[in-house]
This record gives sequence, C-alpha cells and structure tokens, in this order.
Amino acid sequence: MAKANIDKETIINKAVELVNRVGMDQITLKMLAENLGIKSPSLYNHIEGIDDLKKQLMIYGWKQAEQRITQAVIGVSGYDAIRAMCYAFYDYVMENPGVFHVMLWYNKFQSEEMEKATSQLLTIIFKLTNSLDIPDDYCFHLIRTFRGFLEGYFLLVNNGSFGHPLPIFESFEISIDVLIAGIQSLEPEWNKIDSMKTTKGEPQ
Amino acid sequence: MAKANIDKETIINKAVELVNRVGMDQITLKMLAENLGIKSPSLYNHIEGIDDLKKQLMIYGWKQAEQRITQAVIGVSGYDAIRAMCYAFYDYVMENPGVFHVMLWYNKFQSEEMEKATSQLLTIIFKLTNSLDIPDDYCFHLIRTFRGFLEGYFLLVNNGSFGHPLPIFESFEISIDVLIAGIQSLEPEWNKIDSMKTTKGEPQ
DNA sequence: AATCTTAAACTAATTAAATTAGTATAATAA
DNA sequence: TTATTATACTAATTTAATTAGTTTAAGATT
Repeated sequence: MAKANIDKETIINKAVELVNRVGMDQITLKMLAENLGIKSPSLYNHIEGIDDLKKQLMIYGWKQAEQRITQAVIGVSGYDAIRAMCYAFYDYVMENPGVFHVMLWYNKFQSEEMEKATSQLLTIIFKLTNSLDIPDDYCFHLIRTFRGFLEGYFLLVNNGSFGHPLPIFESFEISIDVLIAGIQSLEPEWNKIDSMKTTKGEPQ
Repeated sequence: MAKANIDKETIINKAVELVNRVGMDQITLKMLAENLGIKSPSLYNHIEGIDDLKKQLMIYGWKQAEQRITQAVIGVSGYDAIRAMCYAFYDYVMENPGVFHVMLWYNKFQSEEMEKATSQLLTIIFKLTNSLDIPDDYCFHLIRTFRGFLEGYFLLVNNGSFGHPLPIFESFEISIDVLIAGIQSLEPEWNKIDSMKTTKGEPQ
C-alpha cells in the first residue's frame, strides 16, 4: 500500500484539469481518484465529498480570476481600467471554461472563504467604478450591470449558445463599447440628480 | 390499480410547479411521481427519463417566455420596444425562477423543438433591433449584448448573488438605460463605418 | 531499537436515485 | 366477447456517493 502522498492541493489541481477538459457534470469521484492513482473513498481523507470539491473549485476559480484582474488593472485608470478588467476576466474564463461553470453557482456554497474571494474582487471593481465621476449609488448599480453582462456573456459562450458566425470576441468588444458609451452619456444626468438626493422617483 | 390518467402535460405542469418551489437540483423522479400519486417507474410511460424531463421544461420555458415577450412588444416600437422586451423577460423569470434555471442550459439538449422555440424568440429580437437605424451586423452583435446581460442578470438575481441592499429592479432599469444610451450614442459611428455592409443570415 | 500515534490508503457495505424488466389490469376497439 | 393497448405496478439492476472498519507507512517518543 504505497502512499500516494496526495494532498488537497493535488486533488484540486487535478479536478481543475479534468473539469476544464470534460465539464463538471461528467466528473465523478471515482474518475477523479483514478486520475490520481487512488480509490475514491481515499479522497475523503482530504475533502469532505463532492459538494466540498465544488466549493473548493469555486473558491479556487474566484481567487484566480481576482488575481488576473488585479494584475490587469495595474497602471490603468478610468474607462480603460474598466475595459482591462473585462478583458482579463474574459481571458480567464476562456482558458477555464469548466471552472467558470462551477464558479457561477457560488451562491450555493456560501462560506467565509468564498465571501473573502468574491468581496475582494467586488472591492476592486468598486474602486475602478468609483474613480470615474459617478455617484456612489450608481457605482453599485453599474457593478450589477457589469456582473450581469459578463457572467451572462461568458455563460453563453461557454455553452456554445451563440450560433451566428460573427466572431465572439468582436461582439464582446462592441458590448463593452456600448456599456462604456452608455455610462459616459448618462453620467452628467446622474450627477445632476444625485445633488438632490432625497428624490424618490426614478431617473428620467 | 386505478388509472391516474396522467399525461405528459400533467407531468410537465407538476414539474414546473415543483421546480419553481424547490429548484431543479432538489427534484427526483420519486418525488415528482409522489406528487402525482404514482410510482416513479410509471413516469417512463410518458417521459424518457430525467434528462428528457429537463429538456421538456426548457422547451416549455422558452416557449412561454417567447409568448410573454411577443405580447409585450405589440404596439410598441423603437427603443421602447427593446425596453418592453427586457421587462417582459424580467417578469417571466421572476415568476419562474426554477424554470429559468433549467432554461439556461438549453445548449445541452439541442433538438428540433428547442431550436424552434428559441429561434422564434431570436427572430423577434432581431426585428426589434433591426427596426432601429442600425446596420445588420451590429444588430447581431447587440443581440448578443442583450442576451448576455439579461441571462446573466437573471442568473445572479435567481441565485441571490446580489448582496448590496439597493433594489434589484432599480439596477435592472438603470442597466437597460445604460445599454440603450450606449447604442444611441454609438449608432451614428456604426452607420458611418458600415453603411455599405449587409449580411444576410439568421439571428443569434 | 522498539513502540506508539497518526495520516492516508484500502476493502466492503450502505444508501439513494435512475433506470430496466417483467407483470397485471383498465379502457377501448374489433 | 375477445383482443389490443396504454398505464400502472413490483422487483431487480446499475451507478455514484458515502460510511464503516481495517491496514500500513512514516514520523515521534521512549
């Protein structure tokens, strides 16, 4: 019974490799164990089960995405930084389709660590948005706009849901153009409305 | 052995009810059968299994969404129609969170019927976009923008992934404002560059 | 060096869910 | 009345996750 000397990290790394190759729904603990040269129950010495594995993959993915984005926005400011953030996220997802698929369900496994990984990312995005001349409340709204667009777009690409032959990255670029142009065009209005903050009605 | 007189439609309807209440990942054929007053193997007289059930739910969802959107854009034109389309989709998803969750994976079960349900919807959206003064190619790009934003935003709402206390519908309205303002602001530029270009093809 | 402890592997058994096989009966058609 | 078919059933199978209980290698303690 030669010890394989496997630890949590080895397991996660192998799972990342597999999940990006065949997708999460094809993965079983048996298959994962076989790829590591052990039997499936032995995995329980390192992880708590398949739900825990998914949780670990999510945390791993959001941490990596956060790192990539952080690197990408160094030395860039304003709308260019927003664009750089989007492109860095795009690149990460295209390289890690399987991991991204798991990341999308992060609500399902709320935890301390997960909270930490995603809130760091949100903090960065808030800083980027806030460096533009936009009232705080609108920054929070816009973060939702971007989260929605980015995660949705990646999901559709990932699923092969775009049938039209137009290049996928071109549509992505144009979408970002539209979002940025939209913010630039509405920003003066938001600043006008924000100065009389007690208004209850909707803008426009 | 009193016949329960159950048919495919009864099964789908009950599944819709259950999936919206407890979510797809909580549903088993046993539970579904119990809710219909039969045993799980009897379901196989009407459906081919759990994957088929998901496929049926997807088709059902996309058909219903398409109907709701079609109704919503009657007698509305231009950017108002785009807005009406988005709001109608929003309403449908908020009323059917479980079904929407299943709809998101429609790539997984490509079929004749699925193709029909979604391409009808895409045709409508293409008509709306195309009625604006925008070159064809950009219409196709923008459909991707909207699909990405809408499906992503709904996914995040559905998953409870927005932690901030700001009202969710307000962010949605602002996001649509941003998208429309962005298109309006870039449209002259697109017409300048692409005035000669026409692409014939199917929406996506 | 001998022994103790622990971590990490194993085999075997259990549970849960989907599915398949084979049987029985109610409803309907001939 | 009889034959056919659809729809239900029970029982068995398969597959995957998980749990229980056992064994052994590696390192720590005497």
